[in-house]
Amino acid sequence: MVTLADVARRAGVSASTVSYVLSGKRTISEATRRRVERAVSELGYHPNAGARALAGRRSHIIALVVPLRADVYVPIMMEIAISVTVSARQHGYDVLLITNDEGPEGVRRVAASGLADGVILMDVELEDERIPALRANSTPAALIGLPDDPRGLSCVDHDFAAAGALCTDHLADLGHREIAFIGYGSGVYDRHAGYAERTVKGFRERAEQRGLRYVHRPCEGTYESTAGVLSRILSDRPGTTGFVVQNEGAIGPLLGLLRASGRTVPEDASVIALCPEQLVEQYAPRLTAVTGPAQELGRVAVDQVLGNIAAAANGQEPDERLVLLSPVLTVSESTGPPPRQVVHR
Amino acid sequence: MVTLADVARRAGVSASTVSYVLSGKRTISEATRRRVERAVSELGYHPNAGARALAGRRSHIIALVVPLRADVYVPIMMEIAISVTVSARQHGYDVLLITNDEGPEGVRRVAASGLADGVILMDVELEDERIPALRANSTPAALIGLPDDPRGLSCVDHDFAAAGALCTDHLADLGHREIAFIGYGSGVYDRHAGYAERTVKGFRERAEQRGLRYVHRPCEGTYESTAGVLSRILSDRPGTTGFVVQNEGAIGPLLGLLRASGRTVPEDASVIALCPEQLVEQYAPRLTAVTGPAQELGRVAVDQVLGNIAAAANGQEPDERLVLLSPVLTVSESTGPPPRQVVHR
DNA sequence: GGCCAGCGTTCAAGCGCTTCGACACTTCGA
DNA sequence: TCGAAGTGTCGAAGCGCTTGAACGCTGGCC
Repeated sequence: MVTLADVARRAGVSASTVSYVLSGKRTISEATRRRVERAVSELGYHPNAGARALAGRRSHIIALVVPLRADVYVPIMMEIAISVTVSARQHGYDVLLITNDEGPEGVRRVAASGLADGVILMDVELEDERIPALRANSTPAALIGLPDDPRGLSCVDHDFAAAGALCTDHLADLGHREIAFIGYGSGVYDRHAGYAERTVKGFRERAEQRGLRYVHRPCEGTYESTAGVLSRILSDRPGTTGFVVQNEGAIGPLLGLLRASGRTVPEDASVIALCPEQLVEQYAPRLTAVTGPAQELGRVAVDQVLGNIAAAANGQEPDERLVLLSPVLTVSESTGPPPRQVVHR
Repeated sequence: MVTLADVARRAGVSASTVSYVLSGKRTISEATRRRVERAVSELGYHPNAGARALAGRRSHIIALVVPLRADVYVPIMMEIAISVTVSARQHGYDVLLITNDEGPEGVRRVAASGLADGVILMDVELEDERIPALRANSTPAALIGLPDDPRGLSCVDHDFAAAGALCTDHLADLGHREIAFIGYGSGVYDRHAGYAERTVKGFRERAEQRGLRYVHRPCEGTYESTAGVLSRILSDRPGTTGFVVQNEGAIGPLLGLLRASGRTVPEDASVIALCPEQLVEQYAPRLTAVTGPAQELGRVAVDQVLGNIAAAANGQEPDERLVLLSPVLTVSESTGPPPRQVVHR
């Protein structure tokens, strides 16, 4: 193992000089810097992480707490996790994966042991039990998702309300007058998942503003449940011509069922999906969709924790900040104007 | 911050005694142990990770190198990552996420800095460029996937050949005589992804043994490409009654296209998927599928790295070991006997 | 010429933990 | 009764790094 001392010896300077060259915390003459840098690369020196953490009281690690829940769309989680990791690396930080089965204790452990300098919480619930653990130790953190009480916390999330409204607007602009929202399973609403509720709220309020008739139906995302939901919608509101789908699992079944019922998309019915970008290619016709920038989410969260870590080091309060990322509407083949003669009653 | 010394003072013993109580590396009297344990919990003591790593020359961290590739099925990656994390925790280890965009340098950095005690590589390619980096530093490791030259390495993977053969057997047992394999995109075969090739090999060899006619067609997994592949199969081999699908993206399109072409599943055509368990519910009819135990993969990999870490600490060679996990066939609604009168020519 | 300021470098004191060797005390067999 | 062996605890030396204080040197000023 190559140590600082080895590098110092080879460069003919003291250990502290090497340290200062590496950290840039003091001015070093050009000549010395170069000699040290040469020694570093010749020896293939990598500073020992443990010693660095101990002496510098900074582990240069961020903990990322990921949910284990089955009802969130996993590829998005992964995309966020990866963008967090990549962004963190750009600032010299590494990312530690914490699963939620440890519960609040995981956060406490990682922060108290100095294993991580800060924490990013994914899939934050309104009354998230991990948050008190953060507050108690004033652990630098960033939340992906919105808790009930965001006082003193940095949060970032998609603007789900805007996304819901965007769907309504798109259908309304095309001329649809009766629309349906096919949501997540009822369990998601029962536990008051913020993103689900905010999406529906945005959808609904915009529909009211624009004078549209609408329904919202939870849907488990299996073929059977989608069939049940669709037939209920069509019998309750036969004039429905526009469908907004938030549950990824329901998209395929919905398209199949509409076709099976003799409705062509988009001529007879329009479908707009709230989903990750990758999914739009998977279906025929290609989906008109409202997507959120998942990578951005990770990037902003990293900026926020690092900011809070720096603040804590200077004895300052963390930023109380809320960033909502705007959704993007991509118009494709699954939406169009409603058919001329709508069957009323 | 609570330190070992604080605990020692409170318990009225020396710091080393507390350390020994915590590590169990020396015998401690019952009375002393209890006093120390009380002090630990009263003070809410968590050992400082950096100091522990420095003094013990063990970070208690495993690095998990995840691919950034788009053409692997992400939820499985996530499932493995989570099972790795959970298994590692059970042994007192944490997991650091390394993305593959750092390349072999990421592995080197993490190992050389002592940030991680060992490395788990996911999605290993036949000629994986990260492997020389492991060998050069004799970093304790475990590979998920099979490299070309596994000498001196611990590997675990699904038994893809067995999975392919299992599909053939199931269709053959039902009485099918002509079957088709719808695989991954040709890019996957071009880069000689081991799992893709081994699956096809198992499928093909068993088909030959049992005297079945077969074709193998790559497929990108979009609706369009699936349509193209299916129509080619049906015109090349109109007698084909059984379909094996490995590309998750092609499953939905295939079912839709078969239906559109007037073929009912499973009466007119059988479909068997090589896919993760979660997917079987997503389709109508429910899929007969061959699945691999993803969680097991993570567990075994963790056992392997930890074994190799321990071996390295004792100056021993790492285990050269290959574990192939048996696939499981779950018969459901999408397969059945072939239709009586098959149209030949 | 003597003094001071500023720059570049070094010294040395930890950071909180593990672990080896030593020590005191008990137990037991000769 | 004495020494040997075993048991439980402690002291102290690091692990490799960071960082505040101190140092020597050069150059400019009065």
